[in-house]
Amino acid sequence: MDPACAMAKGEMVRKPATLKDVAALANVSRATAARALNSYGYVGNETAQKVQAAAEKLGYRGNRLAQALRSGQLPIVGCILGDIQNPFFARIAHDIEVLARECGHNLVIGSSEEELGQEISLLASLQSLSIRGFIVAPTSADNNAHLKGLIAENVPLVLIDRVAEGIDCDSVVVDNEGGARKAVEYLIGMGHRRIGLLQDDMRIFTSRERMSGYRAALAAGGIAPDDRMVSVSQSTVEHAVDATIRLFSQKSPPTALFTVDSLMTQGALLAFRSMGISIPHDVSLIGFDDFNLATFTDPQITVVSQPVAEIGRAAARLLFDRLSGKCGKPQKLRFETKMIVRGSVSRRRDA
Amino acid sequence: MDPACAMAKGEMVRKPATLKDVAALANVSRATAARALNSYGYVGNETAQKVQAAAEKLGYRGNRLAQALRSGQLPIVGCILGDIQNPFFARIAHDIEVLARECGHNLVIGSSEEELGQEISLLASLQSLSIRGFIVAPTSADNNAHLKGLIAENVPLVLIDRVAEGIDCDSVVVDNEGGARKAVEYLIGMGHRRIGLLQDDMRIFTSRERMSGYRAALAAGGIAPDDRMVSVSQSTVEHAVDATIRLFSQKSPPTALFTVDSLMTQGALLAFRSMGISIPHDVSLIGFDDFNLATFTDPQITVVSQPVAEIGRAAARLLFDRLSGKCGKPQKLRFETKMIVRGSVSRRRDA
DNA sequence: AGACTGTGTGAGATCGATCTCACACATATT
DNA sequence: AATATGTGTGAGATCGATCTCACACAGTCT
Repeated sequence: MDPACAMAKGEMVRKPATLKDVAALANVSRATAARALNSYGYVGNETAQKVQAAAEKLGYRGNRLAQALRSGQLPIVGCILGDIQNPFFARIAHDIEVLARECGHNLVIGSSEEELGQEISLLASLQSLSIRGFIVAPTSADNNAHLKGLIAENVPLVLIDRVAEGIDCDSVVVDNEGGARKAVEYLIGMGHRRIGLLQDDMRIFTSRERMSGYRAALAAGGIAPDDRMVSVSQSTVEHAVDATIRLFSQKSPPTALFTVDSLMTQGALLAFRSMGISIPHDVSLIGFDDFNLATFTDPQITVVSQPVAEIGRAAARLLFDRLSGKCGKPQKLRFETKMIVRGSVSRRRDA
Repeated sequence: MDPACAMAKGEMVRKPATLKDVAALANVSRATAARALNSYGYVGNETAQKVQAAAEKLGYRGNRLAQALRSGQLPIVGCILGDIQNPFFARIAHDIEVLARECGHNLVIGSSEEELGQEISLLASLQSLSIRGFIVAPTSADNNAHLKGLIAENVPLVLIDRVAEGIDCDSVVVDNEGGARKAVEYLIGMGHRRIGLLQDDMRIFTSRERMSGYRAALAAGGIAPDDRMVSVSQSTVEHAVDATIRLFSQKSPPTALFTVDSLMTQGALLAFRSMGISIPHDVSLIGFDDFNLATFTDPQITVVSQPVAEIGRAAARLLFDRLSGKCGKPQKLRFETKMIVRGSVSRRRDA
């Protein structure tokens, strides 16, 4: 087919020049050409220049595939995140890409869409590319044989946003439990006792930790946990809308809501509007993860913010440290969160 | 270094099994093993099973690098966009990734950050990986020797969101000029005559087209273009804030503003708030490209929406059609835009 | 019996870059 | 003069998978 195409158009498919071509043009052997271009070993001055000129003329760029086959590694790092459409991950992906480029690497991005199966197959597919290392936000906190396999083969791995049980490697996370606890304690301090939680799938590490912060704060406040106050949803605006509506259609709905990520916070906002629930008058709202939108609404949304700008860079730096041969114990970074009080929480008197 | 690490920990670095290993375990030659695993040519029944078993046992996964070196192509497609953090591109990247995966390919993402130099070096670096094809949103409408080079080497290329002069290849864009014209005509119809334009760098194709739609509408409305009504900014929220402030700090500022993308629209919103300008009372606003936020504000923002969900998929489909050998003239898809009237534009009486 | 066809297998070349080794020639050292 | 050292170069092996070719043996046909 393809050749047929080319023939039909009468086109010459110009193949990229190889080292052999360069060597031939410069009248030297491949070995000498390689020496001249990579400047190692002994090469005569004139010879080197001849080779350079020939390479220039042919527009020679080394075939990284062939280089990689010998060296065993492609200058690519892989990155598997939950969903690039989540601004949190988009930011991280962007930062990783920038740092990778600085280190002369390209970035392959895969989206697990929070499906373990997808994460596994993506990883396998990238591994067969002899990719040098990975940054992964694992879908599941405990189902992680595939990650263990990576470690066993000594492939550098950095976990990001989430860690996985029994996986001993570099990681970058935030203090999810502490952040969630601060948020819920704040709500309790404002007089709320029926505090809703809009959370993600419990397989996900952050979801677990944030849930446990929520529970801890309730316990500290002397409030009994109540399953009717908890709604689970996938992390998309649409699903969060539904989950919020379910939560607030009960006979005695929460007076405050804590949402575990920014897409859910947005979903809750939309749901509240469609239900005619006003913030902070009828319901108080506080979300984990800050987002652009948070300051556009009226009132602005109070959030627990994460140092997004640092997470991706930190993970990338850890990865490239390993790639450049750094040994030593896995580093486990944990960033602090910060509560940003805006206007979406009000004091409750009647409770 | 690396071996030192391994030795220090006393670890065996288990190398992935090769075909040779499999062949040895199965007591056959590499050729036979290859035949058994890829099912071509003649292979005896027992032999095939022996090989399968051996492969299974060793956890053999072919080295795609080696395969690619022979075949000349890696099952990877590249994608160079302006900025993954722009939700428009994030959505596109996501859709391309999904389709690529369906087609058994991985996706390398690069961000040009709207720098021509970065686009060029990224492309070169990906090309040396023998990547099979590219989807690019070119930074510049006319500076495109690097894209010509791609075409000359017969590397499949699909332009997305933007086309480039003199580049004859598949492309997917929207009707920027028409969309912009509709928006501005709508403003004119609502009685506005001092209509501001907050636009991106003129190197960028969409910026040119939207600008020309803006001009066309003004002309049709009998309004003389006025440079003081136009402000240029990079496509980030922060830059757009500044540009908006400049535009509206004049003695006789616009009564309406048309912004050429969603990040700029958000920037304008922030700027208006900080300046105490109320929408739509003081100023009317209409933006190109819909965004989540648009329905969260009060009033909601009127926009010209693009069929984002289709653009990425369409581009990916074009690319994979080419990769599977489809010949024929380049297809140039152009999607229609749709104006979504919400509440950010008001009728102006005193004009 | 001799010439075929069909089936199954292995040896070796290939893709492109790199690296080890051997060799050649110069100059310097004893 | 004989040996060492330094400089420059090419032949060939290597990475791993694939593919062409040659060969071997079965069975079939004249």
